[in-house]
Amino acid sequence: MLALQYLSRHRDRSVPVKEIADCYGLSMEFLAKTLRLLAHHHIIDSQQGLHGGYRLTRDLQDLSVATILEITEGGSAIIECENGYCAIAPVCTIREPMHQLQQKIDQLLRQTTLQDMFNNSAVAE
Amino acid sequence: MLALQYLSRHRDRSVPVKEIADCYGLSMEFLAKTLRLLAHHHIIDSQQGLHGGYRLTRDLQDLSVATILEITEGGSAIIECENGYCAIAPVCTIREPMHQLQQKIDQLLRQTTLQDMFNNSAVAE
DNA sequence: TAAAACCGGACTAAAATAGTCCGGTTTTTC
DNA sequence: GAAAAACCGGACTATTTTAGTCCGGTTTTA
Repeated sequence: MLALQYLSRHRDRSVPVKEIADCYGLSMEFLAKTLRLLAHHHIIDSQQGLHGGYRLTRDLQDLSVATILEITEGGSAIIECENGYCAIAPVCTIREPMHQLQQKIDQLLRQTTLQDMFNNSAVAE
Repeated sequence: MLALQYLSRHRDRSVPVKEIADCYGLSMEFLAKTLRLLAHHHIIDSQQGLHGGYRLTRDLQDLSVATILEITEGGSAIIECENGYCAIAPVCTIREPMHQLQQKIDQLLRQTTLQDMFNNSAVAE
């Protein structure tokens, strides 16, 4: 998220991973891995070669926290069975209400855009 | 949560851990650990001795998902710095919006009671 | 052609979570 | 008063997830 914010503030050029890592005191290798992942999903664009780096071309309003979370964390599941198999599903009597709670969280994450996170002091209603 | 629901449906007596574990096919030892924890925090009452067990005496409307999560999972932090120390806090420019997002999630978890989870098919607005 | 970047996958380390074990105490029943 | 059924509590182990590292490779530009 920090990196995306940094990129959004330097849209005019390709920013090398090293620059961002140095700025926040993060491990370059680790940050690189995540940015690569975001590039795969076309959240950011990558440019190889000398003076290469990453660049954010998309509109912050079109990117939600949910989207980023889905890519970097594999989703926002509060319970395992949201992701797949659950051994006790047949006898589980709280599955449905849990699922509804999950959906409310997802809704919140979907409606919160990076624009909300980066530019406003207040997060969207 | 399943165990709490079970207890809420058998308020008239002390229910042994074994009974609940068998009902859902859970490990007794593991479930016991969590119920003990809930008892410590006075969510449920424990009764030792023959015919002992756990009992729910509190009103489901007075118990929120947030409360249970706090006890069993140690909270609902979506980011580490909600819990304590963060190395880059001084230069972190997304801390505040992250915190606001966290608060919205907490609000949702606080306002969702076990009553909502167990008795209604729909979770509270 | 060398330097600066990204690429990608394998690898290792650390932390969190899940799950087990066991000796102990309490209460009831016979 | 002894045995059985339960909870108590803490130590222990295993598993899974997450974090972080490494390195040889490719691409692009000066």
